Amino acid sequence: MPQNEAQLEQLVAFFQALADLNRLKIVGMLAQHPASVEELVDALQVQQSTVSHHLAKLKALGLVNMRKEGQTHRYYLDEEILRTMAKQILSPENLAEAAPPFARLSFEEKTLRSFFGTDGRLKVIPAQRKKRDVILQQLVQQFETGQRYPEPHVNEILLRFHEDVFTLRRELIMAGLLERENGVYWRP
Amino acid sequence: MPQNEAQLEQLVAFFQALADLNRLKIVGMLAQHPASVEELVDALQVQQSTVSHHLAKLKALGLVNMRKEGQTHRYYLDEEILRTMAKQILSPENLAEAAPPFARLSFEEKTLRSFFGTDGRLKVIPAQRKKRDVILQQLVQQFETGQRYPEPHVNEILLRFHEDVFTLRRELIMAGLLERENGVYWRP
DNA sequence: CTTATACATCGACATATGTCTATATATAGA
DNA sequence: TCTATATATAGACATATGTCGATGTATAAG
Repeated sequence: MPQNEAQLEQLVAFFQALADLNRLKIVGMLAQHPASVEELVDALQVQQSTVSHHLAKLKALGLVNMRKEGQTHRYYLDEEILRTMAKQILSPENLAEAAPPFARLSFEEKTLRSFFGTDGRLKVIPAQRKKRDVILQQLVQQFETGQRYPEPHVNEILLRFHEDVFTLRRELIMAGLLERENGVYWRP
Repeated sequence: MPQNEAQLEQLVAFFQALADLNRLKIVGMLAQHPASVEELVDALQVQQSTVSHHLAKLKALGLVNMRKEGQTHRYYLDEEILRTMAKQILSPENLAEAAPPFARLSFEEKTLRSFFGTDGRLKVIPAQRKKRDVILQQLVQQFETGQRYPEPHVNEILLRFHEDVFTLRRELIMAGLLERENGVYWRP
């Protein structure tokens, strides 16, 4: 979780750095050849302080470097980082790995909490199919696969959760969570 | 110029879209498989309106698409665009092509740009003779050859560029760009 | 040693934007 | 028809940031 988070934030920082027209122009120009601040100022038509500001940001991310030549500072592009970052995007698989996981249990957990009381019993049988399925999925956990349950035993188990065992039994059958033959039930 | 400019701005829009942690997470999740808004909300721990807002931005850029399935809207990633954009970065050569050209500015242009403000007025009168000459050459364009200017008129014209009209007048005379006789000036 | 040049840094300001709450819209279900 | 659910949209607000002007700093030049 924190590992992937950090990786994503690095990518965000990279995108954020390139998400400006003038900075992108600077990168494009440095992709041609190294340049001094003044040369960039002349091409970009903005104040020198603005260019220095952008260069500082790019430099902080390691996207560009600088070497002093007398009074002029010559900036040059680190193409290696560019290519590395590009590969991150080139494969959506990488993005998928770093992304947070789908929280499938969220809906189930909320449904379970709202329909089961603190005593562990069902308050009501959900009318909506989606929620009813969640509850049924939970109830069927009480039955072990491979074991056969006579109807009275089934009723006894279900009665621990709700008085209307007839409805519960029927819904479990209709959902395919339990199967029945000659008054004997089992979990497929 | 407008061609490359547009291309760069498209890239900027792309970067800007990915320059947000939650949007990047969304893209990463959709890279796994399509998802509804609710699923994303559960995973991202932000308000539903926020997720919808992000999805709208990604959709506006064509990065994701949506199909309605009943009440739920299922969003899915357009991986083709991702790969296309990535290739733009993968080759710094492409960036270089779209970048503005290095301006081989003449000495005159640089001098003019540095001494004239955006309002078209002189910021200071250059002390160096070479630069001063460039500015004077520009100022004398305001006068037409063959026309005679009384001193008040000369002052009025020069005042549009700098408050020290006396110095400007004197320098123009000394440079031979204007001539004077009996309080009347003309451009030779 | 003084001035000029090339660049960096600071403070201010206007704009952009991510997030929230509240509300509207559309569809499914009772 | 009425309610519930899923999503979209509008408005508000705080924060982030690109840009500029002014100033600081280091090096070259005279």
